[in-house]
Amino acid sequence: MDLGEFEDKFDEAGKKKEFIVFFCKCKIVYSGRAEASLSKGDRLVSVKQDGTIFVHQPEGGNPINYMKAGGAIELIKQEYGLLFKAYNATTKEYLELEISRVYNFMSKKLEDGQKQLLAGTEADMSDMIKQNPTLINKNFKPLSREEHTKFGFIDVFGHDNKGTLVVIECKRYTAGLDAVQQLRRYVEKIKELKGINKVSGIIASPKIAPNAEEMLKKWGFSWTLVNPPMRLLRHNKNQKDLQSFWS
Amino acid sequence: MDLGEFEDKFDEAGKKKEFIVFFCKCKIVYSGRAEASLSKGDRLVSVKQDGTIFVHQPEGGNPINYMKAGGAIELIKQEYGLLFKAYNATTKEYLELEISRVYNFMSKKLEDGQKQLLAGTEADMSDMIKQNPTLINKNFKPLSREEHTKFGFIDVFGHDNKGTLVVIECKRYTAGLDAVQQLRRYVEKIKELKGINKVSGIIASPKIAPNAEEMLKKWGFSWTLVNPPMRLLRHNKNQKDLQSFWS
DNA sequence: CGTGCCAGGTGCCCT
DNA sequence: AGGGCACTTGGCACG
Repeated sequence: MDLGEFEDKFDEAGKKKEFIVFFCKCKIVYSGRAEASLSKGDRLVSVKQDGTIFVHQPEGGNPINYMKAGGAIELIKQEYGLLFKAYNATTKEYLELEISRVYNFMSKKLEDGQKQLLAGTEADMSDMIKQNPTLINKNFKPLSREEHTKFGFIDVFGHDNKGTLVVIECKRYTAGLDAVQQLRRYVEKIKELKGINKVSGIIASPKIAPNAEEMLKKWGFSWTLVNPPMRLLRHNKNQKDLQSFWS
Repeated sequence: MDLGEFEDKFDEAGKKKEFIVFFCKCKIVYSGRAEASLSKGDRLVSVKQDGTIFVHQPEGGNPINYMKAGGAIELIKQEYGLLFKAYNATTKEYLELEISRVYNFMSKKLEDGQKQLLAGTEADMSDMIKQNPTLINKNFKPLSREEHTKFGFIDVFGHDNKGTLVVIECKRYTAGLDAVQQLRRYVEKIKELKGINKVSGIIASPKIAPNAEEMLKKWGFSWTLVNPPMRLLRHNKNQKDLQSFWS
């Protein structure tokens, strides 16, 4: 596509605050929280209706470059083609694309006010434990969930049948060293605040890393196997495997 | 765009392993590591050349849905339109788009083998400290950097002029409680391994949170102000502020 | 606004 | 494959 034509289309779409996407060949420089540069190649560039920018390479999961909404965009003619210049004054970030060719361009005003519903998070997990405390053990009595304290927030907090306070840290996946440390911090802080020297710490997760378990035991804590809330398992036996992508 | 026409184009582009993007109106269901659903709205759908899928709403930073490469994609005719069905057999994840309209379609085979160069990361920071240890203090002698141990990896490791071992944990931004606990874990582990009871712990960061500093002192560690490696500051006085996006 | 922390986190590296 | 951790992390909730 002719770069002049692209410039017109881009400008027009921008004025109408449309969602813009185009394929191009470009060099990239980013400067802001870090410095990054990427030499010439083909990429997808997208500019959302709020000004959010993404640059994607043809493969891989993450955008190679991006800018959050709230900046300014300019197209400037250069000898090699077009300079796409994005600048965010508040974060002091730059993103510059030296565009030598534009292959395709597409824009449209999109209407979408929907928000995603999500289930199966860690919050759901702590909720489940609060509702069904025997998942931990038969003596556990929950008091609160996701309680915010100055030193972090505790997933589930309660006590056992002897009145000993219990702190539970939930992890949706394998609990690692960080989870143990988090638990340790809460337990220590509660001991300190309450002036007591016995507080139980439990990690509730489907799995725990060997190192983490070792550290857990060393600190007198324990682990209980809890799986995150049941999910719709649609990959049942009758599920025929689709063929590999485009094979 | 007619859905039949879209189906043909999509199929054709898929066979050629092109990068595909299209605007559409759709409902979305995800099932896998969690359960998510999103009711009808306009979105950008992109399918990369390796099969990576992204769905973007017209605003906001992150894709509302995505699938990693390695899955299978099918288009299935339904009464309401088209069912875009992506399934990853290994991760057992589903992504289904009930597409009622397609507005625009674009596809192209992109060529890009470039990798991004990035500067100003935490690794650069620890490198800088190793090269220039006086950033910590005049007595610090670095021994190793990013040393991997069984219990994590230590950003910078060394000793002072009295032979006391020193562990440094770097953070590019404000150090929080997690950073202090990371440091604490390394220090404790080294004490244990070496059978010594004096090891220094230092956090090197541009800033430290009050809570974190309190905890740091409590454990006898210290903080040194270190900024991440100098970046090109292009937002100098002469920089004219560009106007706000499309204003 | 800073602090803390989860995320369908993702990606990288090392064991 | 699994663990440990940074990330231009992003996003939310709360003080």
